[in-house]
Amino acid sequence: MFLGSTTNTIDAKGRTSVPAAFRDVVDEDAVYVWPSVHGGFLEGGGKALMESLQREIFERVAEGSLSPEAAEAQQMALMGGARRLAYDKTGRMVLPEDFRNHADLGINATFVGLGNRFEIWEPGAHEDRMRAARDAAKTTRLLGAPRF
Amino acid sequence: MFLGSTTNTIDAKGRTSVPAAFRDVVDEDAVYVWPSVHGGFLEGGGKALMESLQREIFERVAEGSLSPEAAEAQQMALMGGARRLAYDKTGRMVLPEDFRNHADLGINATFVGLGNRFEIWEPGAHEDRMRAARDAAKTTRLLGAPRF
DNA sequence: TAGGCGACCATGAAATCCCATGATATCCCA
DNA sequence: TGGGATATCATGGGATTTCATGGTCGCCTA
Repeated sequence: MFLGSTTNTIDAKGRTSVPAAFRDVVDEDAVYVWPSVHGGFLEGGGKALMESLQREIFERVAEGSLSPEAAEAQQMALMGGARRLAYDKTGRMVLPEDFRNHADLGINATFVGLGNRFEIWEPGAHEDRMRAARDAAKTTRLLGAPRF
Repeated sequence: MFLGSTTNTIDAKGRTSVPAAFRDVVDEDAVYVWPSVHGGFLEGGGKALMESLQREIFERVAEGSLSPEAAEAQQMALMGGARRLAYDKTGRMVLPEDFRNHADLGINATFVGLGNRFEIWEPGAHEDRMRAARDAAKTTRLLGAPRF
């Protein structure tokens, strides 16, 4: 599982270290990353995630909960925008310039684990987003755990 | 099950011993811990807990009782804040500095078992909360009779 | 040939591992 | 049931490894 938030630097060549905890999760020396359609940040995951997303699109078309047109749009946005980013022996990959622009990344990038996938944010934007998310999460009760 | 309360010391390196009784419960030499969104303390559990939390989020989106937006917020608050903390052969792990700050931990940490999960408190804060909880519990009498 | 890109060394800081010690709890047998 | 032997546990400290990051070298291509 992708867990935790880590802020790493982006050097002059556009390189950044994939957090070691994330590298342990994936089964290749590479991650798959794409610009989010939901906002100015990047989304990503391992090979397994890409495959399950692809599978989910097929299944939902087959069962009728997704139109062929919507499926094609999904595929276009996702697979069309995604790139396989390999990291070297020290765990560092290059973030393409258009990706950095989409997420408004400067000299730092914050990797956020979301369980089955992760996101990459400009640190300041992530701080705002995290605050809002924690606020929203207060009202959701999981596992029926008693809260106060 | 995580049961009982134990207060352990935090050394200069930020290390603390996971209570032996808790170590017996988890299936890895690691626990998963995150800052609570409900107050100044930490929450945690074993791998099984994290996985069931993750699963519940997916299921509730699928069945429609949780919006995709709320699910995303929940994931970010929970998974994004959580860390897998491995403990060594002597049962000791490092509590990250931001975790210690969130719970206002000094030289001691109180582990509180809550069944499927546990909490980590600053001892004084835990004392206050226990007192309040006991007072509130006075009005409810549980018999322990089988009820389902 | 200039520039982009990938691979690989170097380094300081931080995390992790492992040994040792004292204290407490548990066991076992008389 | 007492009391000593044994095991477990929490904790201090030092050695070792991992990690993130700056830098260099060489290849491929445009």
